[in-house]
Amino acid sequence: SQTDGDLGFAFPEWAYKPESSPGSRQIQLWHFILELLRKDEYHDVIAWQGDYGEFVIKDPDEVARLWGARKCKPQMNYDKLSRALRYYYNKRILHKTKGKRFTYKFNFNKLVLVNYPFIDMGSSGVGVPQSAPPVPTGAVTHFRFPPSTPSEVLSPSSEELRSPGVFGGVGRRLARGSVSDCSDGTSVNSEVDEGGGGLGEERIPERAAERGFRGASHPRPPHDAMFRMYGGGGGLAGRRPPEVATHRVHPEPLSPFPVSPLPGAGGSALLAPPLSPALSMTPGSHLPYTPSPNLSPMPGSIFSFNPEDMQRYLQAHTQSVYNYHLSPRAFFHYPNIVVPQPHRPDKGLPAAAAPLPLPDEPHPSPFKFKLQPPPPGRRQQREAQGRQGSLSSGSSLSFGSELSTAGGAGLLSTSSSSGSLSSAGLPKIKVEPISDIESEEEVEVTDISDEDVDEQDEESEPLPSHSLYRHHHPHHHPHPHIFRRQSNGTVAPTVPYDDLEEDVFKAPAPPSLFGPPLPSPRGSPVVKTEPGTPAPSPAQCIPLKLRFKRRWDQEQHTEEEDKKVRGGEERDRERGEGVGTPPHGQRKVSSELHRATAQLSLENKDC
DNA sequence: GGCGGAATGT
DNA sequence: ACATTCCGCC
Repeated sequence: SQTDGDLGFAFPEWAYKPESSPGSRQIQLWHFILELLRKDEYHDVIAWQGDYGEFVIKDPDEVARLWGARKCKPQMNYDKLSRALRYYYNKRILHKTKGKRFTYKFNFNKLVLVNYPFIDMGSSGVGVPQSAPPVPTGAVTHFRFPPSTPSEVLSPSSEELRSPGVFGGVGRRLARGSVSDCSDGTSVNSEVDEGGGGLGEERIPERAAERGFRGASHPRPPHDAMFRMYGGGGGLAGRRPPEVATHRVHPEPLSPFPVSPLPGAGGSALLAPPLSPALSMTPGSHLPYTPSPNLSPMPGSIFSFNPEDMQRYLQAHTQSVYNYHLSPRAFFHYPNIVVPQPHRPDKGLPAAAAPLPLPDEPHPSPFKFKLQPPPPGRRQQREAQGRQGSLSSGSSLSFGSELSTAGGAGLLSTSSSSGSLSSAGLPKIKVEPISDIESEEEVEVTDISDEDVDEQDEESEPLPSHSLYRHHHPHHHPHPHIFRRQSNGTVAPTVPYDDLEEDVFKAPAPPSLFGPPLPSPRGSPVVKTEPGTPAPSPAQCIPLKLRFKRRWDQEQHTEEEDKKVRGGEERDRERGEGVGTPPHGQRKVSSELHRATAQLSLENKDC
């Protein structure tokens, strides 16, 4: 079954399934929805509407039918489909837009980076349709983590782009998605639309044709459909059937996919055929590829990459959030974070330029990230358990779920020691887990350059994934500076996660406007500036804080362990130990992340 | 229409 | 895990 389509594509399947185990590779509903949304043929069936990932199912029955066809469930109907959609609520993949019939909203913040890791950070984002989720540049033909920067992507000389090796012709054959033949013949039309030139096209057509969309008489070749999506004008316009082109020359304003907000993608003919991760291009089970030296997925979903990549990745994320107003929760103060500094083009994100110089790193020391998104915990269960007061207060720099799903705690190799980083003028970073919300764990990365950090370096023996993510942690550190950096340079306390959670589906406040610090509903902010530590003056450089979240597997997280962990933390706290002695079990992770994030901090170092 | 529990299926 | 199916409830 190793068709090109199968192994060709680069996205590891977990990229499609942020929340689930790397087992089931069946099409998922949200995926399918995205697929429909992407195609203008279905504009009358389902379409983006409203803001930020909001879409309306204009024809529930039809959508259900399509879904049923895809899944070979002829009995599918909207009632059932909607039940499936409702299951997404808990996973926070989707939300219902109240008051609007058949209207739901994607939490792209949850999905984009896993499904569209190649968000182009270069554009200003101006003029992007509101409901538009970030759109990949489309140039990347294989999976990389972290995502490439545009320059990398666009560079013809980019090694990755040429290595045909494992990916052989990826760009050309994603057409796979179509093979979900319901053998019983009951329902054909396996794929959404390009089921197969003329064969699968049928059924829908009569109805569709009546409404005047989708020319049944002009079935598009499968490839066309695939390449259409992000290609932006360039490639697809030409291939599009005349009448379709006529009618659909301009993608509807709210349909994000055909239009790339990116400068390059808009019309760049240089781009390789755009791919849609949303398509069913699920790779074969083995994923025997090795994209690049830096980024080689290894068996067991372990990827390695270097700090530069990480940095770019985060940069990208930041920018995407900024551009698309993705996550007020995760990026409360995003404009001040890793976003490129206009006045510092040189040092700043070489997104379009060369990769960061990285002074003391002859060769990037790869650190491994275990990419194995654990299943989400059951929110209800967790809530039932009570929240333990270790709620996160949210906002300091949080890279939120994206990282959690795609990244995870890192293990750094030792080629670059924290010592070297220090000598290079890099900030010292402290890493500690700080919270566990909604089955996510956050790891706080703190700039503690001014502190006395004792040697946290231990070997980087890989830890069992579960041991990496599981600690609860009272934010009771001697130096838990977690600030919200405001545009005016002042620092604001972080905001409780819960306050922001709601906003995930709302439009975030304008970046420049940071309201007054929100009070913590639960009385005690989890993170706060150290008592007695004067808040940095506005002019001062505020310690950079990064926060990584990691999902964990609730199943593996027994009460017992929980207690153990907490006990450890308790002890640690009581002893009043500081930076140098993270709780047992966290140490390694901390030191690793420490180094990993030190690089990330570079850019903000000289503020 | 929309919600979510429960049982069941893959 | 991720639906599908059924269903009582609002």
